[in-house]
Amino acid sequence: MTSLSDLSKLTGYSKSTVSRAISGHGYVSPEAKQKILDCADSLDYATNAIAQDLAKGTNHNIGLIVPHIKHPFFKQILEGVLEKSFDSGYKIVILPSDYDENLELKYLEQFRKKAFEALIFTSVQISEEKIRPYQKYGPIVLCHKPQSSQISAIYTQREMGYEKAFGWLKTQNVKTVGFLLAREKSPTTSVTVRAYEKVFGQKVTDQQIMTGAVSDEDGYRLADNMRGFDAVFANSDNIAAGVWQWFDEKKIPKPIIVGQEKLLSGSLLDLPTVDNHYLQLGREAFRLAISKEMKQISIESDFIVRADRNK
Amino acid sequence: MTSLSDLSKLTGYSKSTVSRAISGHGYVSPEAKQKILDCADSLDYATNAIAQDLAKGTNHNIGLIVPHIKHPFFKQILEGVLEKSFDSGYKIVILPSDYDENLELKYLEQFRKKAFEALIFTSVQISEEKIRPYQKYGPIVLCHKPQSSQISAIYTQREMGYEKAFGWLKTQNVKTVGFLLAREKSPTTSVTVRAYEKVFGQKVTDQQIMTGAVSDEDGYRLADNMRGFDAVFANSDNIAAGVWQWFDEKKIPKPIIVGQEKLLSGSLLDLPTVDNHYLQLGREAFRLAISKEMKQISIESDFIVRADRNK
DNA sequence: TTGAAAGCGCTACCAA
DNA sequence: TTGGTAGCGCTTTCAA
Repeated sequence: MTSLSDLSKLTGYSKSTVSRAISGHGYVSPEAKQKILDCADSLDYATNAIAQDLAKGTNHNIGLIVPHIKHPFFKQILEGVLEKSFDSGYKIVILPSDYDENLELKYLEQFRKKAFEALIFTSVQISEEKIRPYQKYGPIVLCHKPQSSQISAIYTQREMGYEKAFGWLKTQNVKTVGFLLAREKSPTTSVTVRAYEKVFGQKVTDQQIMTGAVSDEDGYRLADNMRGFDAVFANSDNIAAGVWQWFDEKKIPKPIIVGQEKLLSGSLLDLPTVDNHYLQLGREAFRLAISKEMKQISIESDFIVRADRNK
Repeated sequence: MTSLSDLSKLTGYSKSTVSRAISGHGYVSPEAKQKILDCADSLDYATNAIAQDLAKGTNHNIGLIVPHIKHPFFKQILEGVLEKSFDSGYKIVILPSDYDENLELKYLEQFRKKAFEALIFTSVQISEEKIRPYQKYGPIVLCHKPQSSQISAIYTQREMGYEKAFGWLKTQNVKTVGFLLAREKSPTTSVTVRAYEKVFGQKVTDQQIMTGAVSDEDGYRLADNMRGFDAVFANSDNIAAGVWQWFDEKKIPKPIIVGQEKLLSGSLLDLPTVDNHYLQLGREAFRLAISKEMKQISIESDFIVRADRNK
């Protein structure tokens, strides 16, 4: 490995001159530049990115914490983030958390150690209070509605979309709804439950909710528990499609199945869906991460009515 | 920002002792350790990851070059890579290339500058000869079959799967096949064409091939051009589903539509599909990237027969 | 059990 | 137009 000081010794110029010649910052006489660059070429010299980072005090890395990338929520955010990071000079580092508090904490610690310039949490397991102290080390962006106003966030305001969906279900004579959600305690779960209770005027019971639903296989696996409900409200179109498949296979009359994210699977089956605009969310998340301002932005969900013609 | 030398001055111990106390490498007396750690705590000290990387000469970053993440090929590889990177101490940096030679070259240059310890190309636009010289800077892994045996690669041997698919189409009395592919010149395109020509015993004409197909929308958009063919061979189940949707909407009798990747969309429509095992490919790619050995591994595709019952 | 000192490789200010 | 020098912050060897 040739280093800058090797070049300095070999060409006879000082390290500063060599540095200027190589980086192009500051003045160097044409002859000097020529000699230095020639020498650099012949030795296959390349500046060391890590050393540059150290000298500059930063590495332009942005950490993106995702539990996994199986759910469209995370895939779409990732897609949005990458799209905006493109050509920005920032690198996106994927940090899988598996919803594990300790891992999240580990990443926060790495953040503190300057491993990342900014951190985007697509999902948070640990409490906001534990995150707040890390804000002094750089921008932290959450992807759900925070409790505090003192932390950047971009999130989808899902209340309206969900209420529209439940309202529509009521017009379809639906009396009972089963839910397929990812986790028992999560922002998604509470928003869903709240919207349902508001629209239907009744409490959600434990029997109505099944958790552990992330992919279509989960929908298929859990579909059995959705028998007897007039409608199923699933955490994504793919999960909804899994449910659909199960009922279809068993030749059992299907409930109305509502999905989310306006995915291909839902469109193929003409399932009604809630579009939470997560792609856009990802784009904004990146913007927030590289801006120094603390800001909270919300996006509205849309409900898309569709009728399952294959029912 | 407190630094190690701050701690050294404040505690009165040398930088080396402080370093040992903080890192836990090497001996430090209990009292010294106590004092140093206390002082570190009270000053909110954290080691600087970048400086550590410099001193160690590496950063444990693995660059994953992807054109985009819209196609299941890349999504699945990414998923496999992340799965294996989990808890490995390596960080996955996503490098979007948009199939752009210059971007690929830019990433190779960053690799040379030690920005990454290893590089995985999920897709390559530039020639192998241009990549080869960079191998001296660390492991480079390709995700398709390379020309040279002197470069690590993990790829799916798709010939057999494709030939089975075309063979099956023949048994279905298919005479003409239309293709929906991503790019005109690509490994995928040539393998597909070769398998078709072998099985059907005739040359593929330009009219048979449509390129620019990546997502289901593309399938839908390009479906018009697939009229008149007995069968359509698409680059993924999602694209196949897009085609299906178009025909379904227009109420035009559907050709046999073959997809790839064994995705939910194909399963919902009971479309036959070729499974190229890209998740597994991603896992292996990570393994190769962190191993120092040069190796080429191949995986076999499977063809999954299904009949479109909604036809 | 501790510390001095020499790196790691580059940047940037300031003086000449 | 160039160079000296002082960082950036940590690791590691070797001697004491």
